[in-house]
Amino acid sequence: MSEPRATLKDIATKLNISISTVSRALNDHPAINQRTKRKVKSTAKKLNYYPNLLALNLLQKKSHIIGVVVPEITSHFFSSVITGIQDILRPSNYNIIICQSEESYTEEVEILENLMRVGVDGILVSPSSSTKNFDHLRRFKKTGIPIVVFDRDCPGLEVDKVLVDDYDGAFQAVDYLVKSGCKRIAHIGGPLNLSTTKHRLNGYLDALKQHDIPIDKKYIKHVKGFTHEDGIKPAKALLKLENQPDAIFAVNDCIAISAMHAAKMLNLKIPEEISIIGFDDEPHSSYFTPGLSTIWQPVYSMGMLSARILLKRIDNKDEKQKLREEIFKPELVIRASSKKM
Amino acid sequence: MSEPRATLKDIATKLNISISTVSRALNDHPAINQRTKRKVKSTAKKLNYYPNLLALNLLQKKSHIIGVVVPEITSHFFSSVITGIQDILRPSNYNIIICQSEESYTEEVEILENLMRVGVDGILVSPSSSTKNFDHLRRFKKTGIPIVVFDRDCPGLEVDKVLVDDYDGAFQAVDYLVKSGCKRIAHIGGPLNLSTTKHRLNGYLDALKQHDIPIDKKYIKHVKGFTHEDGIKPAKALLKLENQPDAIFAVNDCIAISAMHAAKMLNLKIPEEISIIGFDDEPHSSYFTPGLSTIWQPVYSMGMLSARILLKRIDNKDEKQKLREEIFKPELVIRASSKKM
DNA sequence: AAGTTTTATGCAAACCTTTGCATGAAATTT
DNA sequence: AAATTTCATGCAAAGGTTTGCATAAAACTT
Repeated sequence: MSEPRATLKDIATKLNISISTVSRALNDHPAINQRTKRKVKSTAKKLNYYPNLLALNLLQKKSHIIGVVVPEITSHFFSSVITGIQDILRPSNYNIIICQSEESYTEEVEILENLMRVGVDGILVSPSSSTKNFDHLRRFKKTGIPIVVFDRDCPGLEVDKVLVDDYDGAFQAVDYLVKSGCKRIAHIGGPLNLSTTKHRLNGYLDALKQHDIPIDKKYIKHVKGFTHEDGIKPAKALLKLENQPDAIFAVNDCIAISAMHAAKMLNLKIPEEISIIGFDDEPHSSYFTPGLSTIWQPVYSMGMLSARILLKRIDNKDEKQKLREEIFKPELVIRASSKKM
Repeated sequence: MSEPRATLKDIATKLNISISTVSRALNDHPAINQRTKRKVKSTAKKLNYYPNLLALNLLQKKSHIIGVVVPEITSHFFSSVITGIQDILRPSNYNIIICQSEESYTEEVEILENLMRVGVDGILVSPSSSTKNFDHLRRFKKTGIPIVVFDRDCPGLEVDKVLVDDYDGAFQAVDYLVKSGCKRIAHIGGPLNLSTTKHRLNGYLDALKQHDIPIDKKYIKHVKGFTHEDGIKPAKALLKLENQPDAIFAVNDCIAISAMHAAKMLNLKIPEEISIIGFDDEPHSSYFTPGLSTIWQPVYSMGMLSARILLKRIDNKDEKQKLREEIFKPELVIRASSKKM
């Protein structure tokens, strides 16, 4: 029942013509007779012929495959970026291979080696939180295959970048908290070698400074991972401080939700006793009680732009073009988890 | 700076030996002299040589690529299944191409054509909610490339399947609701050509029947999509009925959350006035107030098993093996959104 | 009728790798 | 010293496709 795949040769043999004629007929080459074309096309259909991309790729030295390297796909953030990427790449006839580093540097190195072997035409990378050194990306870059880094920056690596102004987002959030009357604003940040985390922390610090609020180290905690569980402990620690904070700015929505949960367990009123603001604006976030105030970022657009930039690089591989660094602006979304101004 | 990729030929030329010797040396063929091997390997490293999988694939008539076709990846459900799949396939040196049908039948057809052209070694499929006809999968099957269907069944299609006992999950949920004293149990279901949706509806109906509770059609609503927005309207409609239901069993957590939201807006007490149970047990679900009762399913394991079955099929392609149909059992997780028994 | 253009098709190389078979040299046995 | 075995390497084919160049036949021009 399972017939092996038909090839050009099969069609050629059946019709008693040469392989090249068959190839040209299928590609609508002008030099081929209309009658021949019709014959070829109908037998191609009958034999269930599909061109073998493998062979074509080998010939063209192009795999038509793009590698996408992300820490994980289970978060709404990355799965949305990927959707944006796909929606651009698919119409251009590129397939994508998605690889999850699971926040591990060694995994990431292996993934890049694998992608080189596969012969991808380009890669889109958001590095893991344990990646401090970008030599594996430099090695990749040396082969001449274009790289676009998105969301999480790789400082010092000279490639195209599509980022978000995390500093600004954090600044907006904390500025709002101050203006709404919060005095003791805490921050739960992420792993410090992530550019996003670092910038959000800096935004937090600078917003406080701007309002002449002294920075108190005991109000700053860091999580190792980005799951709910990771957030509970630092949130509790903050809320049990002698001088309990009256606001928490969390590194993302997941952690903010943990903080809300912890606050509720301690019977604190949100936002009267404690304001909470997150980062990401996940679809769930507005459905919590109270609705989570957060920083929205244009996730899908980020995916699309990254993909577009990569495509351009691939198409104009030889031409030396200036490196691009696009930075999206995030927006503050105020819901019920933070006091009104 | 960007040197084109080194080939076996480059190494051979440099060392003044034949390509075959280089190939064998790199693959540690026993017939090759140790000194030669060392020389070859060191120059390979120096030239930054990576084997060209494209060429190898063409030779072996194997792409080492697996296609994964899902409705979308932004839901926690599918992204987790995919993670399970990847964790099995990656160590076996398979790369995966993930394709999103976005619940569209025509997209799905195109995806399958594309995957045939790519020459994948197998596919894992969960059909879209608008797919009623599986001829595109049958056409694919005819080429002899193995297919495994997961989560959403394709009735009548003779392939390996990895499913969840949705009927049982729904039955458990509704049985619990009845036993906890609910009298007017409503259901918000999904699109009816999805096997999962259909089975959940049947589980709901049978549980009611078993307890001699008459089925009331006005207590049954259906959503078209699976986002929060899709859930709000039917939830409100149910809650505004003259004879307001005292429980809602929703087709998944997302819709259940919408129902909770709607209930809160109407100032209903959960679970005193209305119990709510969802399906999926997403990580967020336990963090809502009240924590959402739901049906847990072994998502990650489902991905892993599907991948394992596919690998076996690929390895024993010729041997005729009986089709497998594995069915996972889901589990009821009671939290605070449903009355205690 | 001879020469020229147009039209349609085929040949063969190239892409990179693996591998069965052949070859030649060195080492061993008789 | 001749015959046999072992060891190391090379040749060439195969996998499916595209494409520049060559060729052959038909159609046209003079």
